[in-house]
Formats: sequence, C-alpha cells, structure tokens
Amino acid sequence: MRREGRTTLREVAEAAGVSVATCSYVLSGRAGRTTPLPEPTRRRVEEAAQKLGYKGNTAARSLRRQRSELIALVYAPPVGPWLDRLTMQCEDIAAAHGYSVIGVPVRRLDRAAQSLRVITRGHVDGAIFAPGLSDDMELTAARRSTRALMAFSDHLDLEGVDVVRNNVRQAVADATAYLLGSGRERIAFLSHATPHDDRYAGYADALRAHGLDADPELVRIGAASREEAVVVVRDLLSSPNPPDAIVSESDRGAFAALQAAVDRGFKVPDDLAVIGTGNTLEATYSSPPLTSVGMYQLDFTEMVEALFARIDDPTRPARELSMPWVLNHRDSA
Amino acid sequence: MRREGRTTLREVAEAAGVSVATCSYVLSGRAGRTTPLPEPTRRRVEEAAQKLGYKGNTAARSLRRQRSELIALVYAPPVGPWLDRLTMQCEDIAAAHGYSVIGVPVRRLDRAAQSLRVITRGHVDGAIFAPGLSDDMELTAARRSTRALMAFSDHLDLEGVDVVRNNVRQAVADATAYLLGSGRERIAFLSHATPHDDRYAGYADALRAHGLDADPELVRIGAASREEAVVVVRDLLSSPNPPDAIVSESDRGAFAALQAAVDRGFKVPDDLAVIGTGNTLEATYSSPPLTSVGMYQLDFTEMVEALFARIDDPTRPARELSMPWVLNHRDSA
DNA sequence: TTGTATGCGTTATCAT
DNA sequence: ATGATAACGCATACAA
Repeated sequence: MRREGRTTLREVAEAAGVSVATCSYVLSGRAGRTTPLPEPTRRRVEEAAQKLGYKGNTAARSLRRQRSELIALVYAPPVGPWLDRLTMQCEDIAAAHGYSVIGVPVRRLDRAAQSLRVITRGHVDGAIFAPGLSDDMELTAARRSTRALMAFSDHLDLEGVDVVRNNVRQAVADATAYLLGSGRERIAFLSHATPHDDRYAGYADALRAHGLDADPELVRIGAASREEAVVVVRDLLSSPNPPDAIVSESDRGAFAALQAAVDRGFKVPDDLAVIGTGNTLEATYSSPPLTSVGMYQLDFTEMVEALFARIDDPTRPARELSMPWVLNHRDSA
Repeated sequence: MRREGRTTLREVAEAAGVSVATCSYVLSGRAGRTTPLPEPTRRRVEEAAQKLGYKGNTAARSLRRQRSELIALVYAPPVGPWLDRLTMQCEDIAAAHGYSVIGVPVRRLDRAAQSLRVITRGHVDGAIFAPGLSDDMELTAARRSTRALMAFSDHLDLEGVDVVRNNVRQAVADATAYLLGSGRERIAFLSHATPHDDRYAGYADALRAHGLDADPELVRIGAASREEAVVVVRDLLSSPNPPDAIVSESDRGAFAALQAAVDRGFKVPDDLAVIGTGNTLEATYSSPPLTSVGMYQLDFTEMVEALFARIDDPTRPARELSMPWVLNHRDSA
C-alpha cells in the first residue's frame, strides 16, 4: 500500500486540464473505446503523470476491476532450479498480462493455513501449487478464494482446479528398472515414512516387472532427515548381505547415502549406486553428483498460460496437463 | 482477488436484519466505537456471516483503510534456516496485527526490478530486505511505494529506511582472529570478485591486528561458483607452501574447499581449517560440518515490530538495530 | 444501541 | 473527441 499523499488520477487530470476519465483511458492503457486516443491529449496527460509521479492505486483498481492482478506461487523450500525457472517464467508471462507474482513459501505443513492466509483472504487472482504440496493440503479454502488454481499433483481431482501430472510413480519405476537393467540385484528403498506412496509404488512396480518382490530387509524408513538417513544406510551397508543400489524417496536421503557409503568404504557408483528423488539443486554439487528422478522439462509456458486462461474465464473446464518426471543421469548411478 | 458472486457485507446485513455499519463493526473487529457491542446483535451478525460464508473484500478494505495489510519478505534463494525463522515469526506477528506475509524471491539481481513489481506497484504496506540484497539494489522506488522498509545492511543509509546491522566485517575479523589464535599461520581468503568488500576487510583487519599483511598469493577469487572454487582451492593446496586455513566469502566456496581438500589429501580441520560465511543450511550437513560466520540470534521480534511501528507512523525517525553475525563453531575449524 | 451518509481512487457506461 | 457520473465493497463520523 502506497504512502500517504500519493498523487491521484484527479490531480493528474487537473494538471493536464482534462477529465479523470480521459486520464484513466490514457494511463490504464486498455482503451475500451471505439476510436483511438488523440495524440496531443495523450501526450499532455502522460507528461502530467510523469511530472507528478503518478503511480496508480492498486486497491482502487482491484475494487473496480474485481481483479488484484496478483498471482501466487506456493512452494515448500528448499527447492531446486526448476522453481527458479518457473518463477521467472511466471514473472514474464504475468508481466505481459499486467500481473505481478508473489511467492508463498510454506515452511511447515502444520502452519500451512497461516502461510496461505494471503490466498484465503483473497489477495490473489490465481495460485500455482508446487509438487508435494497440494496432496497434503486442504485446497478447498484456497479454491473458493481465487479465480484460478493450478496444482502439480498426480492425484488431486478437485472441481475447477487445473492439474499438472508428473507421473512420479512411473518415473521411479523407470529409475529402478534402469538399475535392474545395469545388473544391480539388491536394490534398497529409503522411504520417508510408511512406504505406501507413489515413489515406493514405482519401485515395487519395477521389481515386480522384473520378476522380483521387494525385500523387506531392504526397505527402510529414514529419508526424511539427513541424520536419521545416515544411520539407517550405515546399518544397511553393514549387513552381511548389503544392497548394491539405493533408491531414496528424497535427494536428502540420497546425500546421506553417499555419506554413509564413504563411512563404510563403499565406492559410488561401483559398489553402490544411488538415486535420489526431487532433482534438487544440491544434486549437481554433491560428490559424486547425484543421479536423481525429477523435473527435467523447464518450459512452464503452457501451464502458466492455462492459469491466466482460467483467470479470464473461471467457468472453463479444468485441464489436465502432463510434465513427466525423468531420470536425470549424473555420476552416482 | 475473490471469485465472482462472493458474499458481501450488505448481504450479511440483510440476512441478520441489521445495517451494514453494524456488520462492519462486528466483523472488522476493531470497534472505533465508544461502547462495546451488544452481545445478541453481534451473535446474529456472526451467525449470518458464518452461514453465508462471508469473507470480506480486501481490495475494498484496502481502499478504505489506505492499507493493504500485506508485508513482503524480499530474499535471494537459496537461503538458510534463519529465513525460515524470520518467515514464521513474521507470519505470527503479522497475524497479530491483522496482516499477511508474502515472499518475494529475487532469483537474479538483473531481474530484480521485475521481481519487485509487487512492491513498486504498491501492493504492500511494508517490506523487509534480507542480507545481501539492499546494497546492490535500487531501493528508492520501493521506498516510495510502501509505508515502511527495513533492510539488513551494514552500509545502507536511506532516508526513512530502518536498518539492521550485521557487522559482517567485525564477524569475519573475529573468525580470522580465532584461526590466528589457534596457531594457523597461512590463512587464505577465497573471495567472490575483487576483494574489496566487508568480508575481505574483516580478514585484513584481523591479520593487521596480528601484525601480518595479507599475502596476495593467498587471496584468491572464486567463491562465487562451486566449480570455480574447487579449481582455485586445488591449485592453492598444490602450491609448495599451501595455506593451513581458508576463510571463504561464502559457504559455497567453503564447501568447495572441503571437497578440494579431500582431492588433495588434506585432512580438515587438522591440515586445513575451513570457515565459510553465511551460515547456510548446508553447513550443518556437509562432512565435516562447516564452521561458518553468520546469523546466530534467531529472534527477529524487535525488527518486525519496528516495521509495524513504522507502518503505523511512517514519519517516525529511522531506527538502526543491531544483530551481529557470529562465528558458528562446527567441525571444520 | 443502531442506522445514514459519505468517500477511498479507479474504471466503464453513457451523454454530450 | 471528451466529460459527468455511477458503481466497486467497506469503514467511519455523525445523526438518531
């Protein structure tokens, strides 16, 4: 909200010797008029606005237009380079539509409602929910408070919400199949909690397709925290019959596996192949760089445009876009 | 911005059989009235609002109150745990003031203006700029567009902008002095670009206080990118007279130093002490965990409250708060 | 104790 | 080609 004493359209109008209506037409750009604006008048208005430092009042415009011209990007830090790309593409496309972009970092799921206040209170016209958020979150409140909602989610099916499918299950299956195909035989899975989600399912799918069953010994919980994961993987590697590969439900867990491998004298990828999930920024930097399942395609134009299409017409049928996750090959597997 | 067909105050008023004014008093909370509101009326209004799902219209409220009830947190990802804390504390304090918090990630400095549109267009009442941003950025436009601005910066001195001093120079000097005190004699400095900033100054200060001069051989550029830093540090460690300690201008450079040390067979911290700057999240996770200069105190209450004080009264004199960076001891030095 | 009236700054319709 | 004017939804001074 602007400081007090801001220049108003009326003051510009007086300075230019025309009416506020004319000023509005000139300055808001979008002429809804039949005839184009006459050049001399437009110039006088623009000069007056310039001289007075006119900036416009977003609240007034929002009230009148029934649009805030703001969209939100909801995500859970830390995030990888793909979010950078998404942010920048959003900003560019939004600017072309006269919109601005805000970030809504959800730092703890148990505080999500608090973080989402800006959305539920109706400050934004639309919001994009990054992967991993919408499945755990109550979106109906957000849905009611915006004109458009777009979510990266493989399962979400909510009236009037556009979705982007990542096909995570298939991607993890592909990664596991890749390991099997390169001769790995004892592939462990490091899960977040009880392993019943898509990522585990993909792992199990691949084993099954290869005629194997998941060995309970090789499926461990611990990917959620780095410290826990190190302990778990060390234990795994100390067993008489250790795994020759690890698929982790997160990159975090995979980094821990890399560390535990060093601790236990396993060479990566020779003695132990490691694949993470998420394709985070750090995957590029770890030693060795981490092979990770995650986003690859970094062109979000279609989905962002779809969001704006829905902002323009909230009644249009919900769309289902597809941006499959892939295996990003680096040195760890 | 809310969807069309939202419940308005007027509809609530009709349903409750009272006037919009009364509804406004009840629902906006802050009664500017002399007498408290009578219980039965208030109940009827609240029930009607509940039943109709009344949510209020932020644009209308903003226009009337001349406040957007939004504050922004401007930062450059990736960030450490301190930003998590700051965000959550902001959200809590903001909620107590009836405000919501938005994030403004500035992912590339050359696109800062684009990212800051949400501020310069007047969507927020106040903004907090995280460390490292305000010094390189043109803040005057933002200043004019908000009621309050608070910046983490050791140098910024802008009319009407509150600042938080981190005393980075002193902190790096302390870190260097700590190394000197524990017997290190050849302390290298890994800088971002030409070393003329605060961090280098602190390093030089400490050497000087110890009767030493910075050895040009030991001052290298390369902390900006991980890859570059690894090359530079490897080179440093291969020299006939290698350093026994490295102070890096960033944690990123320090991680690279840890990696280069492994490559060259140096044990950390025995053969080589490494200290980073920034105290990022990864510092806790590296092996060994990285000693790093950075934020320690994680209570931002005072500064956030100062922001709100200025939002309430933009004419109050600018404050200068102090939150000194410190040396966070871990295993690498 | 409650209601009436006015204006916040802008946009869009309609008249001129 | 330009200007009056009526909303947009809410908050508040003031009247009743």
